[in-house]
Amino acid sequence: MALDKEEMSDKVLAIAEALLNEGGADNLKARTIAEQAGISVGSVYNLFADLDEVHRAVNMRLLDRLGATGIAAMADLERQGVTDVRHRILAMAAAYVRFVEAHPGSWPAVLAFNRRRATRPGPDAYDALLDALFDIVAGVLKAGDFGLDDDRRALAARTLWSSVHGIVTSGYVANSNSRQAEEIWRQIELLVGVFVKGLEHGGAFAHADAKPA
Amino acid sequence: MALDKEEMSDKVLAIAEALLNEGGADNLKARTIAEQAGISVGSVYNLFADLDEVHRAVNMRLLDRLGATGIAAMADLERQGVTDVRHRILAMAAAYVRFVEAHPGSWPAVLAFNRRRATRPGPDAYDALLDALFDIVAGVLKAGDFGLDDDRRALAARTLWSSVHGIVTSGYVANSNSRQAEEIWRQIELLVGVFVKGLEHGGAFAHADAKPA
DNA sequence: TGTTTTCGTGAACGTTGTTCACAAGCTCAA
DNA sequence: TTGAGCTTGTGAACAACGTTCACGAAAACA
Repeated sequence: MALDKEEMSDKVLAIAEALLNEGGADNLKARTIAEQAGISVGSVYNLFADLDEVHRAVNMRLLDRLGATGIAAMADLERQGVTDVRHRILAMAAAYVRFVEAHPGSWPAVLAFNRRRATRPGPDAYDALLDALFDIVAGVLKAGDFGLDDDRRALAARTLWSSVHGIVTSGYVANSNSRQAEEIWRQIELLVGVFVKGLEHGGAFAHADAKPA
Repeated sequence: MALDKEEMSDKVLAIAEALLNEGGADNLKARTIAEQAGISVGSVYNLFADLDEVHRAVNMRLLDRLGATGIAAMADLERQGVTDVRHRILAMAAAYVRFVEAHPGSWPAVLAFNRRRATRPGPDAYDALLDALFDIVAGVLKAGDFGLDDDRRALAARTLWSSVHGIVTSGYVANSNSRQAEEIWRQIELLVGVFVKGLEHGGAFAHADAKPA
């Protein structure tokens, strides 16, 4: 009957994710977790060093899931024989938007957590997951031949990802909820359309100047 | 000798901004403010309803300052007779990057605060400041004639702003600090170059399909 | 069975945001 | 000047939080 140590950890993480989704990072409380998991506060600290580690573990799960949905979306297009780069990028972006919408509270928490982590230690499994996501986008860009070397293609992938990400997060601070989705998608369509057109016409090779001070 | 009520509020806000800049949102503590301002805890709550209001007020100041630097940057270009749209957008972006770098702790706090505010009440002075920023970008886009109607130009402005914003915030979660600035700027240059080229070639009018489910 | 190790427990500590009864100071009419 | 009414500063007090830890139970092993 009693749960395994790992099973209990999973249960705690599931509860933690639900709490984050409902009320954001402030809603992740040790006592609430303990109560809902049917264990004591001390036991939570037996499974995880502190709440930050719980939060980190939840984020890992989310990033994993995001990567999986991204790959699944690409596989779908593959099966349908869609090769158009614009379509494929839009599909990737759509997958990302859906994912964020499916995790209204916990995804913002991922970002906020990332920011706090900025001063902390070096690279770890966290960055590996993010890099995997970048690679997927880079793979899509590889399909459309824009005459980009590997470096520039990787740069373009990071730029595209960051831009979509910015659109989504900026969009969800606005007000009405029904308009948000439409506005976000219009921005993404504009961005991707302009991005592809720009790459086709060599916009990526614009000479560099006007650097910041 | 004694400070005015408004003077004391300013002092509190200055202290609060410094605290946010040093340690992020978690570092904004009522007792610390009180101690540094030379008043009691209760007096802080006499000036502001709660710490959220303090945080909000600090953010207002930051947004105001950001708007001012943006306008100043535009005025500089005007004086120098720079009319090239790409140059002007890059200058805007550079001003934004400089601003974020100048407020390493408090600017992330602005964003995190905005996110918490998502569920809260309706529009207020906050959104007005953000809209003003959008208008500046839209003004720049107006200069370069891309055959955009007002709606599309506003959309493009928001898209561009959100994208730059995403690049900057995504960039600063990475590791090394010296490389960050360079990476961010390379992404911005790519984005702006591709964006302008894309607009010139009508990428903004790509037909809409592949909408999200 | 005896011993050692592991593990769950919840009381306890320090810190946080926020409140509130009280006191000190200010304003202004008498 | 005096005193009543009001505003404003104060810090003790409260509840809730993250985290720790001594203790006892259970499990593992000899």
